Amino acid sequence: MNSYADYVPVFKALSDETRLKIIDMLSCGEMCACDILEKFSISQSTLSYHMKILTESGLVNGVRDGAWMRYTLRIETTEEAINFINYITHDKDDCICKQSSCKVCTEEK
Amino acid sequence: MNSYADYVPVFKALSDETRLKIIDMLSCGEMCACDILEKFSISQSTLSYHMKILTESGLVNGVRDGAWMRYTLRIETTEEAINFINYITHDKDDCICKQSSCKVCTEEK
DNA sequence: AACTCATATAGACATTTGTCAATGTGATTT
DNA sequence: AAATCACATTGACAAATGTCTATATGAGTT
Repeated sequence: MNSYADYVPVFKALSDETRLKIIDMLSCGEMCACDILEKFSISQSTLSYHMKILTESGLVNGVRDGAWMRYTLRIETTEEAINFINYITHDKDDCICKQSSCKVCTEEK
Repeated sequence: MNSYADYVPVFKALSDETRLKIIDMLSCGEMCACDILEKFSISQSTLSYHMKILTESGLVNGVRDGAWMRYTLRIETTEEAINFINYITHDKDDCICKQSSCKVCTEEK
C-alpha cells in the first residue's frame, strides 16, 4: 500500500463498533459467519455486509469451505495500518508539507 | 478510552484522505488553518469541518492564538489507537468471544 | 468606529453508510 | 430431486458524511 487513499478503506472498516467487535472475536482464531452472527443482534444480511467490508479492506480473510465461510484475521494489514499511522504522525524527510515548497515547513524556524 | 465505541470516532477521523494528509502535515509541527488550507483545493469551510472532526476525535489539538487556530498532533491518541488495534487483533484471556459462553472459543480445539 | 483577516456556523445538497426483509445461490443432506 | 443449511444480493430507507456558498463571529488594524 503506497498512498493515503489505500488506507481509507482500512480505517473505514475500523470505524464501526460491530466490526471492531468482529475483529476482536477473530483474534481468538478462525470463525464462520454463523458463529459470529450468534454473538450479535443483527440480521444475517447485515453481518454479510460487514464481512464484505472487512474482507475487502484486507483486514479479514474469508475462504469458502463447503457451505461455510471461514474467516480469519489478516495481521499483515493491521500491521501495515499501524505502520502507516506511525508514519504520518512522525516527522520525516519526505513529509507531504515539505513537497513543492510548503511555505510553513521550509521556512527557517 | 475503554470501549470499542470510544475508538469509532478516531478511526472515522482517519478514514478520509484529506484528513490523513492533514495529519501528515502536522507531523512537521504546529500549523494554523490558513497554512493547511493552502495545500488543498477545498473551501475554507470544508477545512474547518475537517479540523473539527480531527480535534473532536482527539487526534489533533487546536488552540486559539488571537485570530489564528494553532493545530498540533496529539500523539497520545494515535498511540492509544495503535494499542487498541494491537489489542483487538491479538488473542487474550478476556477476549469478547470468551465472555458469556461463546460456543466457538470455549469448545476444545 | 470601520475595516480586514482568520475561522466557525448555517443551510443546501448529493453521496455514502448501516440496517432490514425478501429473495437468490450454491453446498449438503435426505 | 427435493429439502435444508449457510451465505450473498437486492431494493428500500433513514441517517451520516463531505462538499459548497453565504453569512456570522471574533481579533487585529487603520
